[in-house]
Amino acid sequence: MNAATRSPQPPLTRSVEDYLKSVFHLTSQGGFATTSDIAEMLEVAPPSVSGMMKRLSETGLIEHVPYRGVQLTPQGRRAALQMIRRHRILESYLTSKLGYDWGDVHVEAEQLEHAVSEKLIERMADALGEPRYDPHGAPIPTAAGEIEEAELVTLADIAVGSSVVLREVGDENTERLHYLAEQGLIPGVQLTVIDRQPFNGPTIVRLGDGTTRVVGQELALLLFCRPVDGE
Amino acid sequence: MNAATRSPQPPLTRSVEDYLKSVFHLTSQGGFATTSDIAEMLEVAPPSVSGMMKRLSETGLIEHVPYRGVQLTPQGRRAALQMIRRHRILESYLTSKLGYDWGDVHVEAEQLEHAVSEKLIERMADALGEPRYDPHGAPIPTAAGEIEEAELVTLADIAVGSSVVLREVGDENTERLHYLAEQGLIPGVQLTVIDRQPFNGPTIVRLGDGTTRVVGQELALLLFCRPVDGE
DNA sequence: TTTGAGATTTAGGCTAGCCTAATGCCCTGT
DNA sequence: ACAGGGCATTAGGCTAGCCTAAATCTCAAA
Repeated sequence: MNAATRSPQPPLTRSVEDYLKSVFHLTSQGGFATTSDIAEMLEVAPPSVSGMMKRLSETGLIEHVPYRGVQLTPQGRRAALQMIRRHRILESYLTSKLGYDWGDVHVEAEQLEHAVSEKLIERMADALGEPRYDPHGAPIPTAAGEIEEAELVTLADIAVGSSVVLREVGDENTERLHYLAEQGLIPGVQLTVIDRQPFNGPTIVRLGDGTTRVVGQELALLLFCRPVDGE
Repeated sequence: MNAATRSPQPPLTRSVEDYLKSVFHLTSQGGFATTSDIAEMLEVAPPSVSGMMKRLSETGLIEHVPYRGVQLTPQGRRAALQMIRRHRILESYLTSKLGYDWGDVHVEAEQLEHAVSEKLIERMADALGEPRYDPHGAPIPTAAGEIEEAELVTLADIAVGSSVVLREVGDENTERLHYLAEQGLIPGVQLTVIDRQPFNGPTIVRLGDGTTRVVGQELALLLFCRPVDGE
């Protein structure tokens, strides 16, 4: 009997929870999460990642292919989704019930997600009416560990002339989020791409109210859209 | 320049926060907190406490008199009161806003108090209307670090025939708290001591509604009362 | 096919915080 | 006055998680 099949599991540490989340995000498009990508995301040195990957594969949370990278096992994925649910419910609660600005919730949720009980998260979810999306438009995994996989395209990829709905802002930076909110670029808003400058230049969009915005390439890559008609 | 005067302070660890809280509680009647009392309260071995006391006195949070015990410095007291404010605001919020039972809040708050920001605590306090007491009747320190020092007497010390108001339940045990709530023994209730059995036997009290309760010595020591007339 | 840049892993070391075992101090009771 | 019990401290060791430096692997380009 190896470590992966031993039971019951000890509770995960804060550090392990963070590694699992990183691997989840880095593998969301399929493939492997590399050591250096994880290191960069968590702001640790690459050897720290190698060491942790060793421990996590011994406990059966990830699959490690040496020199290639890692993927989550079903068990690791479950744990990661639980953390993401916690994070997004917390962000939603802080925004709806405690007057937090959507730019400030990420940092606070990042700390709280390691300390809250399942019970507390479910009470918050209940108080909010079981929200399906967080304040940035990201889907909230269910308590059962299912997450919506939507096909979203970044604003930078939308053809000139197309109309789309902004569904998700894939950013965590407080200042950028404040700026986007000022500009009215928040989930749910309808956009028409009326022009785009060449050489990865900015995209010019018209909002529902007829006003226009100039969105730089870097920001446009963080704005995920869906066709205006689809569900 | 020694460590105590160096600035700025690094953030306190979870462990340090717990030690400071313990010392605060153990010295609330004055005097020193002993190594073994702290060890028992935190469920660690006495040498772990000695080691931590060494570190904490180097950072100027406590005053350590070898073989005697420790006391908080003004700086340590400030940090301890901040943790107690966090804990009690959290307990109040969970009870008022998320439907927690007063027996269950302690465990949850114990985890959260290390993860919440000042900002979040103040938003919760604001949402609650700046409460002065937690669900168990314990006074909540102000954001400025002041705490009410009330002269309370345990029910076991109240003379037969006296009427008192139950002000605080000094317990954290879930089951005992559930039991007390069932019995109607919650802060604010008025009690008249109508009898007491000899040899540290139970106290018999009459509640406002005329019903009576038999309160064992052990529980009576946890029920803090004030005279019925005073503010 | 070989080579070398870049990524990864291994080696070795550090700190915080915990432990047990051994030692030292204090103080009371004889 | 001092012996001994009980508490506190020191000594020494462990793990998790981080680090830097050194060794190793991979793969693309020459």
